[in-house]
Amino acid sequence: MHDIRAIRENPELYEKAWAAKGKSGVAAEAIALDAKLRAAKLALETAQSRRNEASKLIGQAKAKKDDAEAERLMAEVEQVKVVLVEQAETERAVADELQSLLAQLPNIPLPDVPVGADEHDNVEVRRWGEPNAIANPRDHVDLGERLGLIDFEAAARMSGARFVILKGQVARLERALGQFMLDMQTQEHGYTEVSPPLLVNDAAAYGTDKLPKFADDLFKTTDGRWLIPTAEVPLTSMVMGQIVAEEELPLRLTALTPCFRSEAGASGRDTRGMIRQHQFYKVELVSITAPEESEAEHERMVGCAEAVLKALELPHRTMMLCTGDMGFGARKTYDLEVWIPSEGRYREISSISNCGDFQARRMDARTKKAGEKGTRFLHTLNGSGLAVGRTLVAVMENYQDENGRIAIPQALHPYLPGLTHIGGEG
RNA sequence: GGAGAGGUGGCUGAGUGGUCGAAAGCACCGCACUCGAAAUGCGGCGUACCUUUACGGGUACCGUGGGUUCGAAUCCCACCCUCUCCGCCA
Repeated sequence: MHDIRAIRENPELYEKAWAAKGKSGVAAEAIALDAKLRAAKLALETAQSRRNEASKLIGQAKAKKDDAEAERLMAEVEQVKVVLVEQAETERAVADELQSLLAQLPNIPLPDVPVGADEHDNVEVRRWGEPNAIANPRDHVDLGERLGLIDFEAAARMSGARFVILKGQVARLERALGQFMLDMQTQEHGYTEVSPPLLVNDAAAYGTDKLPKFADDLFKTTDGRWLIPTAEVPLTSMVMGQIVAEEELPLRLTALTPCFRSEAGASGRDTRGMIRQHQFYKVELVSITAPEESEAEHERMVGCAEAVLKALELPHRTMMLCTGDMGFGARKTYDLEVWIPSEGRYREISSISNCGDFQARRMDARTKKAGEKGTRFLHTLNGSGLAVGRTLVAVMENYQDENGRIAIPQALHPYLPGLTHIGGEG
């Protein structure tokens, strides 16, 4: 959500950014609606003011038993109310129109975000590790099914496509990965562990910019709630409607949760394997900061996510997304991409975004300095640290040997005592 | 799910149709007193929006949304949430 005053003061900036996303003229449209809204508001408030004043006088007249005067004033109010009702309707209609226009406009990229159309224009920031030379690498589906530890067919029978059943040591490996990531983010990076609701209401989904535009990507419950597509939604919503003292910032929150996505727009993509599922575990990082701190916090967060891949010794690269590839709510986004041997390429495993005050405006989340008047909107950031399902894929594929055995990364040994390999006698 | 009680400013809490954006206390800020502090006294102290060069003025907000009324924190309806008891339950 954008500040209409900022748009009013700097229409070219917004027009340029939105035109690049195929929405020309919306800045002017918003400004016109805003002018209309303010005119209606002024007329409405003037009418209200007169009504209030007259009502007060009626009270006084009645106290003095001056019924004639009271009658006269009541007749006057009757007329004022015609205007009042009319302007109130206009005000509401225009406000709704402006609100729904603004709610559908994406965030504005920061100046250092590369301009581009799609993922081909993303910029590699750095690269870590060398892909292992694995001759004829198997993919994780092949590896898991040969071991009898991954079962897509049974999952499909009970749930449908894009679900999976993990068994035995692979299930245990997934659990170990989640624990490992959560421990790293809490113990080494200062994040507070949270166990949040997995079902949220409209307000939380709207505040984290999943609604109204992306309802199709979410699962909805029969009582009108939403299954979270990421723990970003409940974690960020913890400050919804709150005024946080500036001394308490930054808030750093993390959670290991299932995530549920309908993948409505992705039919036919990544149909094989665990890369794109309706349900997966993810460790999410959310930072809530003062406005001037968010960019530094963003860089720090990227480091927190990269640390997981480094600890697992998984080759990866860090990309800065271009304007065309960024999500709706982000001002700037880094993606971490991990090497997937079976595909011979890097695949997204984490996305870390600075949303600035975009979400905070939608959810009315503010900060206040002690002893100072006035409040400012918080900045919110979120990122995966990491997606557990995709990390499982990466570990299985990068740690396989020619016999289809999977070595356990050193960093996970404390979480899997006694287990050095999956498969064979290890 | 059933019965009952309740949701008021940072907190506690008064307020059942007009002079209530809202008493009082606490907390906080300023000033006075003091060498300093405490205590005491005096004053200030919600949020958002509109308007004004400024001083200022206005509107809205007492869980949320509707309604009644010239006028609603106060009356009516619906919903949400909290608490107590009962039922059910991992």
